[in-house]
Amino acid sequence: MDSDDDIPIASLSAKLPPKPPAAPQPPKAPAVVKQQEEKKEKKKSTLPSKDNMTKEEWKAYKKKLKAIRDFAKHGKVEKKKKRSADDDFEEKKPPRPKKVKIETKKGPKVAKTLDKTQRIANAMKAFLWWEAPKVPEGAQWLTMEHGGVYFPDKYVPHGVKINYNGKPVDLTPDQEECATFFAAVDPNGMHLGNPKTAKIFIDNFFTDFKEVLGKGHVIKDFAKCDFTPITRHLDEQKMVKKAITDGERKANKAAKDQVNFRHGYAIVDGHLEKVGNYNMEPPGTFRGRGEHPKMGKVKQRVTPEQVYVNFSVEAPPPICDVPGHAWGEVRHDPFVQWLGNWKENINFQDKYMQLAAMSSFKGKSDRSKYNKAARLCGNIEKIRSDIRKNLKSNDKAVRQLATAMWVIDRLALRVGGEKDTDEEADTVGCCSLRVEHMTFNPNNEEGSKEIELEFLGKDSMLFKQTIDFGSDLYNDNNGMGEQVYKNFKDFTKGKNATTDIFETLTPGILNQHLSSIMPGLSAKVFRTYNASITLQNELAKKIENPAWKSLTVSQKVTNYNDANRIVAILCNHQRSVSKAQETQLDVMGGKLQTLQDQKKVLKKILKILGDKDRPNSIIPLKQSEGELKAGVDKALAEAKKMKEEAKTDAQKIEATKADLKAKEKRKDLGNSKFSQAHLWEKIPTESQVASRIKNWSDKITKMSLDLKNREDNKEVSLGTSKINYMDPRISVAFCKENEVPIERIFSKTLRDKFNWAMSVQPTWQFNYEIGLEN
DNA sequence: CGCATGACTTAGTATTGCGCGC
DNA sequence: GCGCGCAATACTAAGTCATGCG
Repeated sequence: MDSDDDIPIASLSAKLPPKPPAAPQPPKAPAVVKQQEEKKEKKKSTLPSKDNMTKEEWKAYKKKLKAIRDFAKHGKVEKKKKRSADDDFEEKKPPRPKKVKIETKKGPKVAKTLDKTQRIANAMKAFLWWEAPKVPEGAQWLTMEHGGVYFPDKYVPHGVKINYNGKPVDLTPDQEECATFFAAVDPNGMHLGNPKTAKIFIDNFFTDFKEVLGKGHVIKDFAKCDFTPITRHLDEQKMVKKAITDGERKANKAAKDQVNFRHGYAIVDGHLEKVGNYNMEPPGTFRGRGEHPKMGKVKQRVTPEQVYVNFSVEAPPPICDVPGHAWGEVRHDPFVQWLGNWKENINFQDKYMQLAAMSSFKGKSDRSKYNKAARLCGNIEKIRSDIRKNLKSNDKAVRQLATAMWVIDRLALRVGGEKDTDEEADTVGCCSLRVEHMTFNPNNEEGSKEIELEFLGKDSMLFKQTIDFGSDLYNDNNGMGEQVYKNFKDFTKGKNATTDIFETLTPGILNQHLSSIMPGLSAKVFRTYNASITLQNELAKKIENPAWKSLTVSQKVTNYNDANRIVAILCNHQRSVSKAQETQLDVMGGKLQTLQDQKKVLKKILKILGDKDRPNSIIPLKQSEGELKAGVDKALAEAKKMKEEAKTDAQKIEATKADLKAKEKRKDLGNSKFSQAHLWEKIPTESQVASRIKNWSDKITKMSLDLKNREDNKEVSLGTSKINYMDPRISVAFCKENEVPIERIFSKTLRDKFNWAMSVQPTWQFNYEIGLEN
């Protein structure tokens, strides 16, 4: 390709981003790291090619590919004229009407001019993949074209030195970059803020840092290193960034848009699709969760040579825009979804560049995930009776299998594969549960059938629940809770604390058994099924309430969120409470108290007014805030002026600091205002006071309700179940049935992600029949 | 035939930017 | 119209699971 004009994808970008010209394509990888070579050798053998296949296999493979291409040429897709990006976006083609007249009740209205991003979004919306013909079995695409990975800019040294033993140390750019990685880590964050993880983090970082420093470097002891000069510099840069002018902000946005036009979209089978992650992960420190043994290790910069790109043979290859570099390898594999792939240097795992959640690839698999879960509706009784039977089996392996299935079904645990604790954090799921994770009879009660389950699950999230296996919840409808309890007693008897409870069981065995009951069934489907069916049942309960019809939209949304919360708790979806949120809650609590105190004062005032014997002069009046207000206004104006006039970084920093100070003052003023908001400047009348008391009562009710809601919600994350577990069609049907705008439930991204679910009927139900679709 | 691996889903946290109250 | 606080989005780590290889 000599010019952009040959490349449809490039037509999305008027001009290339400010990057030097591209390296010639297609390339042959120059020097590659050892590990990369190894991978390549391996990959080659798995890549379909004449060399690694028998004649028959190669023929079969070619036939398959030909079938796919034939489908592309003669299938229904091609009956209409093939649409390309050019049709929609080439500016030189028929000029797109910039302004659209829309008839409204109020008369003709001129709609806003659509920008390029919006026009592209509209074009993508026009393609309904769920109504388009299906791609041949197994293939993900017929043709695919995209812009490849976008790499972060080369490191620019800032020249700030770290101190060693109190003295500044000269560093090479590489060394300085590495030091800057560490300086950028929040000292109070989840890694350095915890003494236990801080040690792991620092040890790992310093080992890698010493490697970068080289042998015989003066820096030998981490304790003598002082990274604060760089930290300060980074903080200052943040302040400089804050003092940005509107013009600069606009320019930054434009540059970002350019990159997005070039890398943010792919053309799959003639349709525009959004790319999920086109930005290469920048280098830095590895932020493993929990007590990950590798946290703090330096994550290296990835070069284009380490990246494989995947696109169709006939498409123009993506341009690698890092000067002097080229893609490691080019592939044309229509059986996978990924656009790019590379290996990271911490755990040597593969990372992928893929399409976004709203794409057809993701939509299709998402829909079939929910349909599979729906099919479980018709099989769940069969499965549960299978569990019931096997819980009492004489064969221990069978009994363990059934017990594990019970746990996965009823407690919504993950399957839990084996993990190497030298390489990863020690987290568990069902199959990897150990004796130490169970405490029998935690409350020391006679005849108790309680077990406390306490362990770290995915992302080192704490699962801590006391399960009463003797309760109705687990025994009604033949729930078998007591039998499960007996089995656990048996499986743990005489075992060491660190041994597996299910020693005969692996995820492989479990999943094999599940798929023999229902094709495609695996452990994770239970989480999807239980989340969806729980949402549906909880919503049905809410609607049964006789007062339901009279509720406002907001109240209905609150009810939906309550149902959502039950699902989130079932799946143990948590979030950490940040310090800012914690203080926010404290502040709210304080405000509530103030309001209550003020109400008391108001009542006293009312009494005084009604009491002829007491002089009205003892009624407290509002103090003037004029002086304070003037001070705040002056400080704000000065900071603004400084910001406007700032030329150098130092001045910008000063301006930002002044601005922060002024805002602090304003906050004080606000607090002062709040503290006497209940008072008047003159002696009030009785009716004035009475109405203000009512007003304050309302405020107090509202605020305490709000506070309670926040407290209930602060550690539960509703988003994860909404995004991954609850069938969106349940929510869409709920909204339609109850006249709740879908925007109140799903954000824009979620509406896009679940575009395939938006057209269901209000009466839609999550059940077995639905699952048969696909 | 078991286990490593490739590909894809699920997850919490960090950062961004927008709607709402002043 | 302005700025704050939160919701939405961006990011990337950490799972699951089928497969295919030795």
